[in-house]
Amino acid sequence: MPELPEVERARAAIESAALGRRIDEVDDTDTWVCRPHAPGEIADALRGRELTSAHRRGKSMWCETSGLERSRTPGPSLGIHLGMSGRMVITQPGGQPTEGGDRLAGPYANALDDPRRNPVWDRFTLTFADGGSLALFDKRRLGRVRTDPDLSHLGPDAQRVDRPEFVRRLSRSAAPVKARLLDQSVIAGVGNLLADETLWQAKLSPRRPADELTRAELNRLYRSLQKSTEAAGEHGGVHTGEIIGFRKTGRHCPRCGTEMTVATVGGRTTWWCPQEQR
DNA sequence: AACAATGTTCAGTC
DNA sequence: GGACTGAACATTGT
Repeated sequence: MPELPEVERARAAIESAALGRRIDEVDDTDTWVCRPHAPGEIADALRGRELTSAHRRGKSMWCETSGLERSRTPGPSLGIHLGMSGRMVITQPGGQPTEGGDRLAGPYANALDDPRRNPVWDRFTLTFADGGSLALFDKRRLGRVRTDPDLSHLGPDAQRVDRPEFVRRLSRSAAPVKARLLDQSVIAGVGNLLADETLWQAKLSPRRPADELTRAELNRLYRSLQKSTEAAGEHGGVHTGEIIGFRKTGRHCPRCGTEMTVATVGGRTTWWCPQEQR
């Protein structure tokens, strides 16, 4: 589920509901999600501190932490990646649900509302001194939590990169344009659904070699990326994109009526309109 | 039961 | 080094 817009919502939820609360207990016993940490390592590093800020670059988040007691020296940063199915679940003192939170479109906009929510899917939990908590809720366990994450391999954030930089980086290789959009070291934050939505909006074939795109096409792609990312953020997730519901056999392009094509591009299942996307 | 899945990473190959 | 494929990761949903 999470691509840039969902991760930004999760970051904003942490910022508005989890900062400044003292960390009492930490459940870091899922050694897969917390690799390469040993159980208790993250707990020992964070106990007694507070989250002081929440940041995001692409799909990666990290929080800065306070020093212990009166110490000026800050603690380690806490890196959180939602993987393919992760959500943030933040509760208030006494375990009350957080209003707003990482609210998404769909029946269970707040993960806490999901009647099938099972505590075993909380893969990492901070318990605050006030009785509330912050948890990584992740059925598939592809999310990841660690301290002081290395983000040096990430390109600039897709929503903050300026047009000249975007054009320069994207067109630097002959790989299919969709593969370039998905490459987190080129631009960070675009996932499979957002890439298909963006290419459809820009009327570009996902297979086009990136270095053969004209200046006008690259500009169009940049505008489409900004537009679809912003729309997904406002509407509650990338699955609210205009073309996302048409990722099925037998569906037709809502603009021109041509049957949608499916193939693997850039290693991912890709749907596009063969008529309009050239 | 088989297969695909919104993400990342690594090994192997050309 | 770059690009591509396939697999792996762990689990759920169809």
